[in-house]
Amino acid sequence: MRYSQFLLNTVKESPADAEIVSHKLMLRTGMIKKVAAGIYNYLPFGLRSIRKVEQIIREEMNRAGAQELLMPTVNPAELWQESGRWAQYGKELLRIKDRKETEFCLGPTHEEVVTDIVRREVKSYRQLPLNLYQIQTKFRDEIRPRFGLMRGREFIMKDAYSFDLDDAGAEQAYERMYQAYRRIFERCGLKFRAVEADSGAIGGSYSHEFMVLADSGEDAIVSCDSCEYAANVEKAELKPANQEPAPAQQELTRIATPGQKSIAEVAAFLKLPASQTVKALVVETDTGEACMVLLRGDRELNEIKLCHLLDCNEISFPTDERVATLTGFPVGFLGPFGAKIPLIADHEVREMSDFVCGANEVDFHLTGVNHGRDLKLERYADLRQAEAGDPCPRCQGKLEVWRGIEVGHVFKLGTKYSAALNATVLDEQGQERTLVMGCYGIGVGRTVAASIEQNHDDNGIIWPMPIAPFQVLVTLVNPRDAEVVAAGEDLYRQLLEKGVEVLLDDRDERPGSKFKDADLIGIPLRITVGSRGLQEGQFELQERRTGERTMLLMSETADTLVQMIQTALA
RNA sequence: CGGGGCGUAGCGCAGCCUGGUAGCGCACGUGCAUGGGGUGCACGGGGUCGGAGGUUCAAAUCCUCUCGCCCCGACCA
Repeated sequence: MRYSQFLLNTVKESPADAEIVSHKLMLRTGMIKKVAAGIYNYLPFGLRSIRKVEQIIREEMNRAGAQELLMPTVNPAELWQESGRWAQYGKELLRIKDRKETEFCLGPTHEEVVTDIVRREVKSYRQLPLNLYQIQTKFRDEIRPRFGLMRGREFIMKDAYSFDLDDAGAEQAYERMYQAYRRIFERCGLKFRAVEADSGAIGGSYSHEFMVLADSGEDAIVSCDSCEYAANVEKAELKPANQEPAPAQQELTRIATPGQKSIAEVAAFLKLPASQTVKALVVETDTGEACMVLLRGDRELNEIKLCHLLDCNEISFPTDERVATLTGFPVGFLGPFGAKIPLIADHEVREMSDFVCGANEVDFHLTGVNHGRDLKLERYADLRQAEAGDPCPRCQGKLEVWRGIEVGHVFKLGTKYSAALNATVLDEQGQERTLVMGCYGIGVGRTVAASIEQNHDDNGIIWPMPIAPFQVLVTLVNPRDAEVVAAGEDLYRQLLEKGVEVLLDDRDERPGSKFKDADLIGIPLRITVGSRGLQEGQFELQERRTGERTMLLMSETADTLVQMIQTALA
């Protein structure tokens, strides 16, 4: 491709609305252009990288035995009503009507449609196992799209669905996908971790997320410093303590704490560490129940754990007035004594002694609180958010905390959709069996964005060879110098003939701006054709990642590049 | 949806407080010079000032409403 003819407009300044580096660089290189919130054009330069990721995904999915198909973006409401998700899925599901007022939605995921295909086409266990995938545009009316391709409303996703006769088969399918995902992200040149995850709204029993490690990541993940355990903090388990509380040393005392409401205020006022306090949070579930949660003062509640415990989809924190109604006590001075709603304490609270909590009376707290003597709690659970330094739930190690970008997710779905849609086959005994499913997603655009997050410097993108829009950039230093042009054009032809993806910078620009653009767009291998080198019969090679420059004999340059590309792709 | 902020040329911004000719840089076009790290000079094209209503002799500027976008929280690839 000739740069002079290629639709690639770089800009020096990043648009004001870009926050993170991948978004800025994608806009500065013109890979993407925003059309509406969370909705983008993919311009040619950006699309080339997207297509490369898709191709890697295809190769690895096919290798793992999956078959590609393509399902419609527009889904009939009927199917979604059948699974129950028409009602369950909230506003994120974009619903539309056709001219006959028939309801449809834009597919945010395709369990319903694929299960419908399978129930029609697959009748016998002999057709199993089956894994179907597509690479397709999804639409989710996200509350807050942000960070460019990182969280769009319309985005390209690879989604795969496995169908097996039984759990054992489904587990094998899961394992095959898990391994395929590892290969995919390795081939994309990403530093990632597969972590245990909560299975969220899609439902199901077991899941892993593939997290690209990056400080800008929206997710926090924990990993053990001595074993293989790694999990999303949402999921990270914490074992109940086996340590008994220290014996009581203080008397239970009611102490005036005028105006001191928050844990930080109370701890500072009493000159005690926040870890010596217990905070009481009142929550309500979407199923209409309320309870009081007790946590060590310096800890955070993990809402997902609480939802699972209370068997609800969502919890909320009621207003101060509502709390007062529910408990009869004033917010800011809440404590576990005499609570009218059920109490649940985090495991950690059980180990505490001589602690501080609210007195359920304005401007008073209690100090020297001890289990048994003062307070009898019955229900304990794992409720708090894991933090760096917490003990690993699997071994004696300690947890570390990282930021990550979720680029892939594998779920064991079980029979949630196959049962709802009645997708069954006959087994060897002629018995009807409900299919066991799994589903497996990869955010394609997000993978490209995540790669940029991990591969850039102050000057621009540094593409890993496998997903680079071009493999080689040939820069003509002076496009008015006939010798330079002839040598450059010749190399360009040679590279094209050898199947190298090459961009020839033949623009009538000053060398400086061409070099700046070269750094910005980040093509891994760069050949500079200038009169200096030509006098010696040489081209200059510069690697984007290292900045290293070497002179190559003109006659050997094309072959050397081909070899370097092959090595980088191996 | 709650909290904060912003809408002026393709991009980045000034002008608004104190109403009176719409401006700067980049990008774009033409010409000349230049040619190894965003080159210089000259000329030029491009704007319903997000939209609607109001106040006024006069509105980018003041008032009301509205739409869009961005950032922080609940969703997720």
